[in-house]
Amino acid sequence: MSAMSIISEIKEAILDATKKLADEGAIPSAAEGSKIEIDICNRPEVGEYQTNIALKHSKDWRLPPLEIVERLAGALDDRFKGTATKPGFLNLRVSGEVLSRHLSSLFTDESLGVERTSDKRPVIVDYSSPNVAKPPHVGHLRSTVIGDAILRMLKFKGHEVIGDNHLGDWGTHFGKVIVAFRNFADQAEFRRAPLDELARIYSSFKTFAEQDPSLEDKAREELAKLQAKDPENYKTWQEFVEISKNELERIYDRLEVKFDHWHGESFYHDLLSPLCEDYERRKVARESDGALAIFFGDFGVKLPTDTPLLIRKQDGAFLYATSDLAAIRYRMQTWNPSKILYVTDVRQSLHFEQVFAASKIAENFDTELVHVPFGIMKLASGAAFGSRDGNVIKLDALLDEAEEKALALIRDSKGKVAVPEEEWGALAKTIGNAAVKYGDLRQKRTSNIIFDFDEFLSFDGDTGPYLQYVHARIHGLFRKAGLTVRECEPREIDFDGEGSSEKRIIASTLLSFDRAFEKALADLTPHVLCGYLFELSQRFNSFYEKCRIITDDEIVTRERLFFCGLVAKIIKTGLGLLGIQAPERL
RNA sequence: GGGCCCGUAGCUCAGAGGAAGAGCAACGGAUUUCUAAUCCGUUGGCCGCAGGUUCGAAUCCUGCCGGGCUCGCCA
Repeated sequence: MSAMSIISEIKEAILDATKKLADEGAIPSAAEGSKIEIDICNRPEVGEYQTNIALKHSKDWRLPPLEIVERLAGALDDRFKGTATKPGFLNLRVSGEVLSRHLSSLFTDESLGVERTSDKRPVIVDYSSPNVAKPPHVGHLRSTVIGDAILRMLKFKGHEVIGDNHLGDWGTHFGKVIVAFRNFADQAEFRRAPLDELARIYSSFKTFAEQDPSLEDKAREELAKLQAKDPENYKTWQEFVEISKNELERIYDRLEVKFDHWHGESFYHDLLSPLCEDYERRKVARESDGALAIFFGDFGVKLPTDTPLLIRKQDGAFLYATSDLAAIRYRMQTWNPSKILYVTDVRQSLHFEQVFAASKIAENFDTELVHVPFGIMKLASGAAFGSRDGNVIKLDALLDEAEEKALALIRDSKGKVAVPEEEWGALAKTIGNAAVKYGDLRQKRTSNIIFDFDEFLSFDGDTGPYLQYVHARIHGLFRKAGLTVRECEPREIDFDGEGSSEKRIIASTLLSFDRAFEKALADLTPHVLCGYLFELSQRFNSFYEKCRIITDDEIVTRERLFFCGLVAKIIKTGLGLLGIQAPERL
C-alpha cells in the first residue's frame, strides 16, 4: 500500500472543508474532487501550495472568490493554514507534521512516490536506429539519448521494456555505397578509417551522379542484386555492416547505452516479399505505375495527404515503409507489446502516420503505435546536419572535447578534487557524458535545436555537471560528518525555527518528484525531469549557502543531513533516469 | 498550394487557461570555506501583429505577418 501523496492529502482536506461549509450552508454545495487543482505556490512567503478552487467555483456558488477563500481558510483543519491572495487564490501553509510524515515516507520509498504501472505487456522502444556505413555524428545523439531516457523512465514506472535499434542497414543508399565503393574508393584510406572513407565516397557519389545520371541506375541495379542476395554484393554489404556495427558498439559503449536487440531493416528482409504478396492478395495494396502501394482512400481513411504509401518499387526493391510494416507484424507476433514507441526526428511524422494507418488496415492488433518525434539539430548557420553537405561533427569529437574539458577542470582544481589521480580519466568521461547528454535532454524534445559546441561543453548553470556537483557535494558532507544517510532520519523536523523557509521550499520540491516524473513520462519529455532536477539543485545550493549543514548541534546536523540525503537520492535517481551517472566524489 | 511545427529578456530556450521564468552574456558583491563546477544582488519584456472567447489569455479560437519541416519510387 503506497502512501497517499501530499497533493492528494491536500485535495481531500479541501474537499472536506467544502463539505463542512456546505453542511453549514456557507456555500451552496461541496466541490467535486476532480475539479480541485493543487499547485506548488509560487510565493513561498504565503505557503507551499495553492489552489484556484475559489476562482473556479465563484460563478456556480455566486460568491466573490476572496469571500470563498476566507470561508475555506476558516474551515480547514489544523494541518493547513490558509491565506488569501488576489484575485482569489487559496494559499496553504502545511504543518511541519504533514511535511515530516511525507518526507519520511519518501526517505524509505525506492520509487520516490511514483506508483507502478499495472501494464503487464512489454513496451518496445525503437530508437537510435542510425543508417550504417557512415560515422556516427552529433545528429545521431538525439534519438539515442532521448530514447534511452524514455526507456529508463518506463522501466522505473514498472514497465517491461524492450529496446530495439532498428538499424538502417538495407536501404537504397546501399546501392549507392556499393557503386561508389567500386568506383571511387581509396583502398588504403578504407583500411585506415573505413567509415570515414565510406562517408566520403557516398558524398562523392552524389556529386558524380549529378553529372552522370546513369550512376543512379547503376545503384538501383546493385541494390536489387543485393536484395536478391547476389553473393558478391551480399559479401560487400556484410563487410560494411560489420564495420559499422563495431564502430556503433564502441560509441554506444562510450555513451553507456545498451539495446536488447539490433533488429535492423535487413533482419526483416525475408518477410518483405511475403508481406507484399499478402497485402496484394488481400487487396490491402494494389499496383500503381508498376509499384505496389496502399491507397488510404480505398479504406475510407483520411490522412493529411492523398499520397499512397509505397511498399514495393517499380524495380521490385522494397522500401523503408515495407520493413517498418514487417517489423510491426514481427513485434506483434513475438512480444505482443502494449505499445511501440518510435523515437525518430519530426520529418518522419507523415511516414509514420501512413505506416500506422496501413498496419491498422492490414493487421489485427490492439498495440498502440506511437511516433515520438524530436526536433532536428541544426548548425548556427541554419544548415541541418547530414553527411551530404559536409556539416558533420562526429559524436566522438564532441565526447572527446567534453572529456578533455572535464579533465582540465579536474587538474586545475588541484587539491580540491576528492578522487585519486588514477581515476581522473574515468571521472572525466562521466562528467563529459553528463554535459553532452544533459545538454541534449534539457531541451524540449519537439523543438528544433541549434547545435552550439560551447553550450554542450558548458559545466555551469543548467548542466549535467552542475547536478553531479550538487550530488558529490552532498556526499562530501556525509563523509565529513562521518555519518551515513540512514543515520540521519529525524523523528520530527523543525519547520519553524532557523532556516525553516529554505527547508519548506526544499521539502515541497522533494515531494513533487512524482509529479515531475509522471509529467515527463506521460508526455515522453525528459526535459521536464531535467528542469525539475535543476530546480531542486538550485534550491539545495541556496540552502547550503544560507544554512551551515554540519554544526556543533548533533540534532540540527542530522536534520539538515536528512534533507541533503533526500536531495542526493533524488538527484542520483533522476540522473539515472536520464542515463547519467552521479559520482560520490568530484 | 495542402498538412504539421515554431515566433517569450541581447543570445539559447522553459512555461500551454490562474500572480511573466531559467541558463548564458553584462554589471556589482560573497571564498583563512562544509567542494566557488557555488551563492547573493542589479540590469534586461507591447510573450510576432490584430480581433474573439473567458472573472482571468503568452497559453484556447479566427485571420494576418515572418521562419522551418513535409507532401508515392529516400530514410
